[in-house]
Amino acid sequence: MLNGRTPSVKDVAAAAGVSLGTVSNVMNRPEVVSARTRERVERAMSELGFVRNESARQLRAGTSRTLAYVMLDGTNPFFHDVAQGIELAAEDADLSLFICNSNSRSAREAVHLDRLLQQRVQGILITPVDPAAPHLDELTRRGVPMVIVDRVRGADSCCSVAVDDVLGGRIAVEHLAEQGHTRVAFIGGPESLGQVRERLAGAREIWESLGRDPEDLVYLPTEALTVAEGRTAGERLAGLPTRRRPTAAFCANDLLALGLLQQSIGAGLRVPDDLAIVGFDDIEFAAAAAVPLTSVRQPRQELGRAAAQLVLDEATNPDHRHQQLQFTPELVARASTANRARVL
Amino acid sequence: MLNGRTPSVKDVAAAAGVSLGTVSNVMNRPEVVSARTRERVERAMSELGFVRNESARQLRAGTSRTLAYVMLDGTNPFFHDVAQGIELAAEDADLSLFICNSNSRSAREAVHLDRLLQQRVQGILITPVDPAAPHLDELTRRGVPMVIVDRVRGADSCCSVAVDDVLGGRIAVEHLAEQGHTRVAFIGGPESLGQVRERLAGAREIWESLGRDPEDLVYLPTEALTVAEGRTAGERLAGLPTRRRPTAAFCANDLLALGLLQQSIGAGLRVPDDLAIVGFDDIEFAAAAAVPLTSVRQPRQELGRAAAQLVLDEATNPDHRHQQLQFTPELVARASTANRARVL
DNA sequence: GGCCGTCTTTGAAATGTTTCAGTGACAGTA
DNA sequence: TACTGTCACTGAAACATTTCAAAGACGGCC
Repeated sequence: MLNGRTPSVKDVAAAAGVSLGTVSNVMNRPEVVSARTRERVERAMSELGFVRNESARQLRAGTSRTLAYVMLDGTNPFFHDVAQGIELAAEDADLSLFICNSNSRSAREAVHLDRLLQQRVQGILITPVDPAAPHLDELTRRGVPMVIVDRVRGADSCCSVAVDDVLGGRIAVEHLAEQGHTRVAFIGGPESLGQVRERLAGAREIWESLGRDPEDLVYLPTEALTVAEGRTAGERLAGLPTRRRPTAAFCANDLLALGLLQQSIGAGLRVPDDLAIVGFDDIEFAAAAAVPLTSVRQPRQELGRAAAQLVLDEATNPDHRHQQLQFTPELVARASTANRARVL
Repeated sequence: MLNGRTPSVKDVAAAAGVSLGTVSNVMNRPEVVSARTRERVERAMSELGFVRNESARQLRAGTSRTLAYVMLDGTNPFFHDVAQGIELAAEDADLSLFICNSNSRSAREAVHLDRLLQQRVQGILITPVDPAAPHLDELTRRGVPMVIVDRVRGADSCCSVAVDDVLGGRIAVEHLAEQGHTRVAFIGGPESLGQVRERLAGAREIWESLGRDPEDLVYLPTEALTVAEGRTAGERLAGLPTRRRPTAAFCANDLLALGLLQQSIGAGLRVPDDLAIVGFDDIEFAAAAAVPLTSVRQPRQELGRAAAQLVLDEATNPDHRHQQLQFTPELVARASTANRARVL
């Protein structure tokens, strides 16, 4: 008898007058059990309020019904959108999702990974602090399916999903050039981030291929990709002598762009007339800004969904091959770069 | 021998030349095993790369080392801040955290809860679609520790953590009155949300206690608490005849306020001179807006942390008593309501 | 030498599920 | 009647850990 205990298959079996195995069959291969017994077992289950114990199932099965996403920065909505995409895919596969946040700290990341290993998750999606960190190799060594999100890792050592950041940089700056800007700032940092390097590289590439003077693409480094750093960059921009001051800024992400926008408007500048701004990511708040932000869109949810599918393939398909999926970013033009009355 | 398999306690025991029980003791009560054997076992563990199997531990222990948060709306950063607070508390207690998102849909919520039940999570934190939903009673009936976040549920049937929304409404409108506004709009909805009702109630309460005409507190209902609805409300506001048009708006949350701000500025209004705006929650983006938003702050992380502590108390303390924790909101005044040159 | 107490270590049971070889029962066929 | 095959169900083993009573080792003391 169950006294307070939550009922187990055994209790259900007793109540329905069948064996353990039959109850299990009702849950896992209903087609092999006769309609009459199945019904009887199902009634017993609902009468007892039976709920499958996932730990026991997993212990026996050797594998859990769980995925995990270790995100890089919980204060950036971009990552939550990615997580949302992952969750949808997990839902489709009837899996649960652990969400962890490393907050850009490698030690925290390691702690999370260790816990996830103990949980025997089916796969790990991660936007790592450092794609080359040894604790990531550890995962591959153990054979845990892993997908890097929004970063790439050399040598096909695992799957990854990202956007073509170089291209993103190109289309942003190309757009500004088309709008007639001849002096443009690139705002972003630290350079240790692959994204920042590549977006800058793309910007420079197109700038020079348009025959512009490299000097006219001003690099304003920041210490992080945050709203506060965007404001600071705005102040530095305002401090430049008028002749050298860019009329447009391309920010390495939307948080910087929002900070820059706020600072500029507060200082009495008109956007886009005095300063045009392009962001990157196209988070919801870019479109919601007082002056809606032009931004290079990443397919955020799609990124997450694709990553989840890759990790599931690695987990279930024996001839899985690692892939480096690369999505194409897309410029979304809004008011912050609207064509101005050209006075050259 | 382990061929590819991930090593178990048994393998460690064999490698170290001790029994299973001793290995377990090394992990769980190191003080009872002699220094020499402990060291030997630890070496074996690290040589084999042993990682505890959490499912097996949990199966035997009967309880998992896992918490869960079911959030209401993943597009609102407010809930992610709450989640962040929960995660910090979970981390302190060495627990993992499942994060789910019901997206305001009751069916999804039920699906998530069912899965969490199967996982035998230690406790569930939830911001429910409907605090009176029967699947929540189900949880209490089963004895799963549960805490309602940012809502209250009658009858002390479980713990809850929230902010005093009536007070929040009062301080917001009181602030606007102090700034000299004599016609104020309340923007929010649907009224089925407890928060909306209470914030409105607080607004009305203080308005009347200041001796103002109830007619001068205009209620503009919305269909949801989103940026888009905020814009729509802005259009409706602009459509009012000048004499009846409020000079200030109190929005039921920051997303509405951001939408309203965007629409207003786009329409050429000056904020705060033509329209003052107060939001609610004080999410990061409120401070980051082009015109920094005045907002009623909820201690978002603190809310999550407190909720996690309550659920842990319920899970571990036999004489746990349900509590309804209520935090005090606080007005954060910024430019969107800055004192204007008074022309009465 | 026998007894006692302390400190370590052991071995077996128990947790809830899934799987799989095996057992009956029953109908159809020779 | 005996054989074959199909269908529905059973029973026991296995998964990796924790717990706990019991056993063993060792030294001190009478």
